[in-house]
Amino acid sequence: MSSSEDDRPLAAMHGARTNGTSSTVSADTNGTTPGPTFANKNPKSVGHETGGRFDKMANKSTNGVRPVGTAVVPLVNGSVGDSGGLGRGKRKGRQAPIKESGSSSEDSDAPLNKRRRTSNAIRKENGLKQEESSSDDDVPLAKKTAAKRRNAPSPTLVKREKKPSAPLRRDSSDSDIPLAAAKLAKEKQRIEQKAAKTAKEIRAEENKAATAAGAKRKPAGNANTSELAKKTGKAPLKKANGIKKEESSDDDVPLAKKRKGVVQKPTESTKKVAPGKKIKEVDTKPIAGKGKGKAKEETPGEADDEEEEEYKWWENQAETDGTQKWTTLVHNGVLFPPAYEPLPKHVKMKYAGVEVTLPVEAEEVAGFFGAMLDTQHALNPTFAENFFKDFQTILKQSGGAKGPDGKSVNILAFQKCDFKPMYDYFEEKKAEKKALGTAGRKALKAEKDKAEEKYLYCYLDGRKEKVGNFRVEPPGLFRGRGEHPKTGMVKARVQPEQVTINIGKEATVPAPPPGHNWADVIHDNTVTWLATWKENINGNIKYVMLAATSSLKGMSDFKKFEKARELKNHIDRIREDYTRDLKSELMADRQRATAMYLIDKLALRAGNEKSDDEADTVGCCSLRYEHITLELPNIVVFDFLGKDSIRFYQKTPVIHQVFKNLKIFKKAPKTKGDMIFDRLDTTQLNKHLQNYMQGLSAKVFRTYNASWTMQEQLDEIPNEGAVHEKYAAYNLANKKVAILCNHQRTVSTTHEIMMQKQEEKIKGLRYQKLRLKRMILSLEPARKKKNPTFFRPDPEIDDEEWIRDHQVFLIEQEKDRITKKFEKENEKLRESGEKGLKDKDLKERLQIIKEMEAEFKTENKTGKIDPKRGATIEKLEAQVQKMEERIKKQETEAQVREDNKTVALGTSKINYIDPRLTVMFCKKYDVPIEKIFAKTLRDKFKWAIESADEDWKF
DNA sequence: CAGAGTTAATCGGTCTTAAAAGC
DNA sequence: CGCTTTTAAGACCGATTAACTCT
Repeated sequence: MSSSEDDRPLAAMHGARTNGTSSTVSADTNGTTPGPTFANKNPKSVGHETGGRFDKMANKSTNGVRPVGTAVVPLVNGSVGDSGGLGRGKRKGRQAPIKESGSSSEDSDAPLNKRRRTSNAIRKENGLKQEESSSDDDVPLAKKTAAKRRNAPSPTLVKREKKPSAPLRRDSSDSDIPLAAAKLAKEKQRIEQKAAKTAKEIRAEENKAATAAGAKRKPAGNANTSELAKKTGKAPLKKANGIKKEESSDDDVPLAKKRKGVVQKPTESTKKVAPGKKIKEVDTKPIAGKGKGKAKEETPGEADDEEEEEYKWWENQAETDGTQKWTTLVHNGVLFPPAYEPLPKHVKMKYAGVEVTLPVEAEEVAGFFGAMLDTQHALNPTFAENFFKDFQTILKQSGGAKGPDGKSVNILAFQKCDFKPMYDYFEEKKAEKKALGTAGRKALKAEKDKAEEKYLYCYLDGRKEKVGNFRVEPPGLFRGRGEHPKTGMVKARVQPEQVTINIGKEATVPAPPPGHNWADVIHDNTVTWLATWKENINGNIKYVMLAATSSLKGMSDFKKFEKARELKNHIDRIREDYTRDLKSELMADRQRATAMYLIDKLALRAGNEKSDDEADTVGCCSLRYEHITLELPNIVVFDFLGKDSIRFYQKTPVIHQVFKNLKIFKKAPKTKGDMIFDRLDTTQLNKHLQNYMQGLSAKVFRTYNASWTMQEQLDEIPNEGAVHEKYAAYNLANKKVAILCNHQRTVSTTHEIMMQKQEEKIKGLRYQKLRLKRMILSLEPARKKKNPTFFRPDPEIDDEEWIRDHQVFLIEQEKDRITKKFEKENEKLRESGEKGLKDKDLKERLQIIKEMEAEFKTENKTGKIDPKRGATIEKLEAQVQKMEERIKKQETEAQVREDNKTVALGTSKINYIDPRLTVMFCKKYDVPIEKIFAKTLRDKFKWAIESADEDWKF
């Protein structure tokens, strides 16, 4: 039973099922139908008939809907409501009162109230089989409504959910466990062995070092780790490791010492600044400077750090309970953007055609807009409006604009503002910088690097770790994506007074900029951030955290994938359960089951509620009436805007029961604006998922299905051929995953032009080929009879007119080339003090054009071209062959470019595909990892690169 | 629900690559 | 003519920060 097929994501399973004609539910659930797997989802197999993702892609650009990214284009055209099918309008339905009165107790809560009634109405109208009495049915609902307000699950509800799943859990998944468990055990063993080995090595090294240094030592980090390991009493081997490691050190009392240090040292904690293995430094350099201190002072010692550093957490995994993230944390705070530099006096915006002088504060804001004149944002009315409102406010607060005569000017109309002078100035600046040349720019960069140096790294448990975004976000105009109601508002400059620093007690608190204070300094080791502030637009909290290469992020990434892998052990049961619950009499359960089906099959996001002052985007639970259309017999058309306002458009067959359910969920009185899943939200859904597996939530399905699909795709790649072929195959697999996750990118503005250019180029090659053939004909005219088709132009260029045009183009091009070359030579000559060439020389050179023209003329008349001397039929044929190859190459390149124009491979590579799959692929197929993982990814996924081998399985 | 983390597209710059120029 | 060097388009990369999930 536990064949690998059962592990297929629904993507595959349901595809197989639904392709079968009248699949019954029972047939569905057994999931053994092998059938084509991914292909069922693949646009190529499904798309043309059912309008799979292919259609989505195709549709996108032709639809008048902004393909991806910002919604500016449609906005510019003035019509916000282009989105007929998109359901992008505000959900009026949400607010719309519903006439029938519900029970009074719920009246206060409009949406819930509405939901409830809707569902009741639906139930009545559908005559949903009610094994439960209607009153019974109502009870949980009432409770739920109340419970929801209190944010606590109703006992009834919990019971209901649990009962069925418990027994099922037992029998359904049993079959899978032994195998999987065995695999896991094996895996664990391998890892542990490795860990043990490394531990040994480390110990050996340490001993050596210890003897050499002769004294105390112990990275605080290790001590810490082991301590935690002890606490949780985890895997014996690991524990052993920890203990061993610590042995030498623990009695050295690093912890106690440290603690003492912490307590006693509010002042110069420098000794503790670099705890851990930097004993050498600690010993040799008494690290004096606190403020300027640590990071810098350490640089000299870096060389040996570097080798020694490298904390391979994945080889030394102490299970922590996860709440404590560090014991010591040392860092230098955040880097603020440079203060605003006022524009030179002569650069002024104009109002109604007249230059006005702005107070600096307002000038800065005006400049924000001025700098964006050539972006799409500037054309977005919402953006402009929001900007202008804020601009006016700031202007008012700062004293207002003054005309050339010194009198106040009231800035009242956006239309009368002209930011062009500012724009021009910025462009000028850019050009200046460009003109600096490589050397100058290098110097500039060195300067910048120096300023950043001390923020680049921090010390977490004594280990040097890279900090991610240590720069405080600079002020500017908020670039909300999609139809964000607040886009264009002024994002204020963040003052130190708003920034809270989180740092180890033992560390020196970084000094705030002179004359300023921090909002607060805290020592919270249950979080990973180093600094935080609240952003003024949406009130969101921003954090400075460690880089993706850090151990903290690495470990959590690792855990994420392990969690997804664990889902393998539960997925069968989960699918069985929800397939069964699709028919539940309880509306809430039925909705939940349906949602789970969609999340599993289509990789939808959970879909939390959003407020009205955000862009109107949805995920699964927040789908509304207008986002789904049903087409008999079982096709569902999804059309909605997801995260980042990326359109999700898909026509897909679903199993009968899901189709039926969706129909019910859409039934009157529901209408545009109403929630499809009115009895479900993400919290409930996730709570339900927790019952199956600790830590299971909706998003895990995305990771699981993405990685699972990747594994499946990679398995199909034959291990043969050149590296570039295998690489291409990998990318194809990657692409399937990207499509599954609906990862898109905007078609670059130049795409169409590029495609046309390339097409023209290919035609040019075809023409060249034709000419070669004509040369052959000139050498041996008799061939034409033997093989007439061979000498005909390719159909793409079988067009007299085009050929004529092309000939003209070629002549022009040649003229151009000759002239340019002439000028260049001339310049060179003059530069070296010689006299330039004369026009006469140019004319001479252009003689060749005449010949070309003549050649084309006879060619057009006779269809023959005199081959160059020395040409033979064999040589020409070889050249034809070569030309064919070039054409082929260009064509496939064009195809790939066209196919990938809207697909973004990066996101899935970075976030969804277990990197160990890629590592496995590279090892097994002998593809250099560098081809697939760029530098930053190699760093980020170091744990995977060093721990997965060629047999690794997701 | 605020808070903490993860996921996402995009932007601006750099590096690659393939064709043209030079030898 | 065939090889190497130069050049420019455009692919690719990393940084950035918005937008999401989930507790």
